[in-house]
Amino acid sequence: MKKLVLIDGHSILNRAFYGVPDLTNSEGTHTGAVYGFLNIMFRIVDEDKPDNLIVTFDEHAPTFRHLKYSAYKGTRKPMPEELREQVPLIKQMLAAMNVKVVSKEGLEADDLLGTLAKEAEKKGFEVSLVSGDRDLLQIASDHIKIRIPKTKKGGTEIEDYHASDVQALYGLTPDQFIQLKALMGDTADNIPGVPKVGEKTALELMHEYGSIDSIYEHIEEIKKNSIRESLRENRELADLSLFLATIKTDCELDVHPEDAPLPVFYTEEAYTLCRKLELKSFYSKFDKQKAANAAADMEFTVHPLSELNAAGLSKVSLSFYPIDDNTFFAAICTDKDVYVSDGKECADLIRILVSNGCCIYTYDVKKLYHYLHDKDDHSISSGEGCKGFCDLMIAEYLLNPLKGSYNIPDASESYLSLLINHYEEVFKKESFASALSSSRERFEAFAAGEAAALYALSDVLMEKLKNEEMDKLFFEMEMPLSFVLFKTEEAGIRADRDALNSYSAELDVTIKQLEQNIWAAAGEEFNINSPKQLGVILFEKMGIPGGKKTKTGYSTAADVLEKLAADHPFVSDILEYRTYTKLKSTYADGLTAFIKEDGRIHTSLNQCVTATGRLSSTEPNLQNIPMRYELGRKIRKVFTPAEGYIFADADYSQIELRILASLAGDENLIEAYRSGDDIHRITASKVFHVPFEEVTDIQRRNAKAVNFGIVYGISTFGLSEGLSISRKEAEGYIKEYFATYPGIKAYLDGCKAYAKENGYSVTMFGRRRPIPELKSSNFMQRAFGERVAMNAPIQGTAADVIKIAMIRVYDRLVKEGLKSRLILQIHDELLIETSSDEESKVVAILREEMENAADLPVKLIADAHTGKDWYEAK
DNA sequence: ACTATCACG
DNA sequence: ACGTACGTGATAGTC
Repeated sequence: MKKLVLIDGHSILNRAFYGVPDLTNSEGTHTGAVYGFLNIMFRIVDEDKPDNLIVTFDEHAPTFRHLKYSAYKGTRKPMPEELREQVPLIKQMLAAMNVKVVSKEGLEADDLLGTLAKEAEKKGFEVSLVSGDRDLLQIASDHIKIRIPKTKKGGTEIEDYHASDVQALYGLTPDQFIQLKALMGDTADNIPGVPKVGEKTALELMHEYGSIDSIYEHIEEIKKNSIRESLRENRELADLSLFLATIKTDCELDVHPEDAPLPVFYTEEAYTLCRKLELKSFYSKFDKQKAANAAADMEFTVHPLSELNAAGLSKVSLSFYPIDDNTFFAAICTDKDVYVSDGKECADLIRILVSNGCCIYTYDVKKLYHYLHDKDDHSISSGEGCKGFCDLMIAEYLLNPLKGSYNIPDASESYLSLLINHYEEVFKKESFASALSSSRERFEAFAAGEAAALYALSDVLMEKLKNEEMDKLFFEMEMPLSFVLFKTEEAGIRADRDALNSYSAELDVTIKQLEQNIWAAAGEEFNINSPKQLGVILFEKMGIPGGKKTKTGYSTAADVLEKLAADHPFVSDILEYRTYTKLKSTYADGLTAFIKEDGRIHTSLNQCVTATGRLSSTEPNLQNIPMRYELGRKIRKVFTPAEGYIFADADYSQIELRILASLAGDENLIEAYRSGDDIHRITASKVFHVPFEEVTDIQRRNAKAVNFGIVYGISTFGLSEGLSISRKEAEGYIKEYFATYPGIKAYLDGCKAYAKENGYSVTMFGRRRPIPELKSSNFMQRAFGERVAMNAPIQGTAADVIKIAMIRVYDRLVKEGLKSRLILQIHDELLIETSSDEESKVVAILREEMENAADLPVKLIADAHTGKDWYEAK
């Protein structure tokens, strides 16, 4: 079966324009949309491997369909200039790549696509129609698949629709889909629709009656007066809309699917244009040979490490590759020369370089620390900390915290336009150790290439940090922190294996009982952990009303089940079962697997993961150990300090709200905090206009929820959901809140405006978070961007503050010669394994350093506790 | 590899 | 009208 890919040129270019951050080449030509377009096209071609390929463009001449109803003014926005200038560029590019481009004067893109798709289908093609426009869904059939790319945070996702998918999603056939659109209208497409009928009504009507004709045959049955009368009065408008909404599939064309075989994209001409536009990530596609040789172009020479003279070096770069638990292979680059080595001599040399004051640019320095510091060696760890190291992975993270994962070849490509191989491209899945012994020369060349890339990257990234005013953040916060995190990871936390096992066994007894109860109530044995099976049991077999909620089927999430539990008591057994199995699998059994020979769990505290600047914890995650409910909270009893030690734990009181009050400079909220009274109660008193003493528990709870909501980037819907109140009530609360604290409103508006203006938000310490969603044409995305713009400065500043506190607490412990050590950070909380004789000192250090980490109009408060285990200390 | 769920701040 | 609270990670089930 032959395959045809049809691309809706304008629509995809448009998608790409709004989905890709604004790129320009050095001449100032905007290229983001071209880049995004090509990315989507390459991806589709890779996936579908078509035999034929056509891209369509419409000429934007007035069309017959639109002329017929020209009185109805369209609301299609004018094309932004930045996009307009890219239309000829993409056409040039496609021409250079020998892609068949079709356009016809006076024809809408939809009609062009519809005609080509149907013609191809008749001729036996499988058709993929790529467009951003959901209107095309009416063309979907068994052999015509509509592919809609969606730009998301992680990249591009493509939604695919055959006729059956349209049916599944809307409950309508593609033909009924046209009628739906005709009823509801579409201002962007000049389709008037029937007044008073919106999407919701139109969908109801179509589901009930199946077609517009049938609706009119049964018009008496329509209950709502206004809708019925509007339909009656606008029969002609409905017919016209149907005509306008229907995509034509019988246009006369002089191009046919079989005339457009898939070309070879990579021509000399295309490469030249790509260079001109500086579409760097496509260079390799256009010149693979060049990519392979790019590293060689750097013209470095490789020497054994013994030839390196460490004296007088002020700067080197270093790439390293763990071989086993204690050793690593390294390449050290000094401008044009690279020195390679494995074994201990390398660690020794690094120490010499550091003590000489040489700056070492490396990538993921925390990992390197783990290899530099064996148990008996503290030569770099004391006091001086990371002074000699600069971590380019962290630099990259600060410049773009949304990336999620970082590696040298990608950095090299993004910041140097230098293409070097990824390890996997050269050695597949072979381990470092094995690759080094089996193909030493190639391994050395690879390592040297990365070291050389790091050397070149150092200048570029450091300059960018300075330009973006994050150099201070980098040198004074993140770099010292990376060493503290290493020490914290290395310390680990002691966990009692036996206690964990007996806890697991205890849970298991209850789990078995609940399982029996649930199976008995259901009348059969099934896997309670499977949302799919559970949904069928609850909502089909037992006939409990609950309905659909997720795209895959019924939702069985806790909030849904809780509502059912009142009428169906056994549902609470399911909830309890979930609680117990979660505790057993994730915590009791899950944590046991991470206890090392020293009896301790060594989590990874990741510094380059979150969008806001917080840390994250993995393998295992020790930042989500149960706390809120007693049953789970008991797990904390298994975390115990070593002999002669206790735990000291301190957490900030409402740090985010205090930071918000401070950043906003809202006198009322600041004053509320200065009074020292319960902040939620004060807020309730002011918002609900009742005397402080008369605030009810419910009022206080509601005010607390509003305070939380504000920090999350308030929305009426979110608040109403959170409090189970109407949207109107929620709106009222927010209004009163902003009237009470006008400075907060002004500040949050300012956050949004700043982020829209600059494309990113910023914390008190200069940390940035890009918010590309603010440019989205999608309402939901944009609204999300606005909430992020309000939340990121607050959450991010709180993250900054505790990072400062961690560094200072660590330094105090070292400088005062204490044995106690930092072992965990949980966003607003620090845990210290405290030598019993140092208890009062450590508690004082925690309080002082945490409370003084930032000087704000609202004083920061840290509450400290001690105990014989984590349960008691918290 | 993806989805649903649920643990934390 | 649109359909959501912000930020994470681990597990089990499903495809």
